[in-house]
Amino acid sequence: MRSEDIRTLLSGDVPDVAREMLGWWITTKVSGQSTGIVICEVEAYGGAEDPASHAYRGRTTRNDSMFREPGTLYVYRSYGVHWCANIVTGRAGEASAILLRGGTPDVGIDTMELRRGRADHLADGPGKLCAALGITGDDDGTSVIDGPVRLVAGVLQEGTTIDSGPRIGITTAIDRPWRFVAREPGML
DNA sequence: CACCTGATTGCCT
DNA sequence: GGCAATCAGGTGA
Repeated sequence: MRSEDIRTLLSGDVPDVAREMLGWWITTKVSGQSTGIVICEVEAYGGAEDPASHAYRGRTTRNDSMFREPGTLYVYRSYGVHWCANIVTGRAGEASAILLRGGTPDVGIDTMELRRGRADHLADGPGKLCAALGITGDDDGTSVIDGPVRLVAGVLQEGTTIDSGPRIGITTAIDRPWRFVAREPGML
């Protein structure tokens, strides 16, 4: 898929884009090491109208990249320890974004095991996903179209279903089923 | 400027 | 399944 098509797709409504993004790849090239995962779990976050969004209370130094053009990477530190990565969607200034919560290790698995210090649970959580891919605050504000962290179009395996439900760790707006998980056939 | 809480993880029981 | 680690942003005085 061409970069322009990806930009166009990212400019849609957050929940729609989030659902569409399942099955796509996130690839990174950090310090010469190439790694990649297939996205299987995401969450959509709105801008000013979403109480659960970091952008709810306006633009700040921390969430600045959320307000930029779709395709911008928004990385923030969670619990003072972990990094979490989001991909900005919608229109510039709208500040809606998709949190990458989990993926299936695909490229450079040995590198990811090294970064994680273990061979299992490499990217089944937002913090783990960033650790495995080598994503840090340095990548905040870069473009997923042509930056060090890239979004590559893909398709879900035949027969894969998509579950949706309330977002994890969120106490407000739990009525929005904006968490999407891809369930491959055979999986529980 | 002090206090509180979290879009989490991993180790312990 | 429970809980500590750890710190920056947000909130309120």
